[in-house]
Amino acid sequence: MKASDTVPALSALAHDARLAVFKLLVQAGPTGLAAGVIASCLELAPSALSFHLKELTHAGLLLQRPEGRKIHYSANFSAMNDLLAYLTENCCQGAPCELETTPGCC
Amino acid sequence: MKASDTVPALSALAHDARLAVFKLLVQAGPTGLAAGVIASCLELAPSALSFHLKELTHAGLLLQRPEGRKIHYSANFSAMNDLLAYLTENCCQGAPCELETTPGCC
DNA sequence: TAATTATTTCATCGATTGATGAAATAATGA
DNA sequence: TCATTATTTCATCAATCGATGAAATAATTA
Repeated sequence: MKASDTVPALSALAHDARLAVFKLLVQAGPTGLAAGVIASCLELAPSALSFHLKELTHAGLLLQRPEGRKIHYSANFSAMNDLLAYLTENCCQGAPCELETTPGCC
Repeated sequence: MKASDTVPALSALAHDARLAVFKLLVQAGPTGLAAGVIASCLELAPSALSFHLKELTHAGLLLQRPEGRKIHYSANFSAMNDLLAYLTENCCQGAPCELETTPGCC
């Protein structure tokens, strides 16, 4: 992820429904979930979910994979890593500081 | 940082000028910088900078400290850690996955 | 082919955001 | 006190965002 992609990514995450979608997919792992499953988990109207999935996908945070008549969405972990790295890049000019290493899931 | 504070924090960071301010302060470390210094570094109009500093501060991402007639702003590293942790929380249901540990600065 | 399921697209409308410049506030030094 | 410096507040206006529901598209099954 380039620096110029950071604002769109943050902007995409800066919304209740989209953050919920993204977290759900982060927790679901690389397999992802079909749009309909996400919609029923989060109780979102189809058109609303579609709108938010597009925002997240355009921001590079989600990957899309057709699966029969369904479409599976999954978190783009690589973009996520780049985003987190960008935010903490060169913090405190490299001196020891309060910004601890973020614990990953594994 | 509570989950409910995450969207405001992301929203605050999802803006070119504010992201630049925040990164500048992350790199400056705990001492922070006076508003005027930030304004001249980033070539922002005083009123614009003040607006953005308020947004970031209200979102809990910046700390404020009067220093004579100046006001020093610094990144709130604790809030930053909480934000990053929230985004990656319980990813892949705890299974090994692609979300690597974010490298900190130290 | 017809019906069903899954998802996206579209148009509308109200709400929020952000840039701008002028004025106000506050602290310091002459 | 007066002038200067530092920062915030305010009003205005344009642009963007997001919810909604209806209609369209596409794939599957009967």
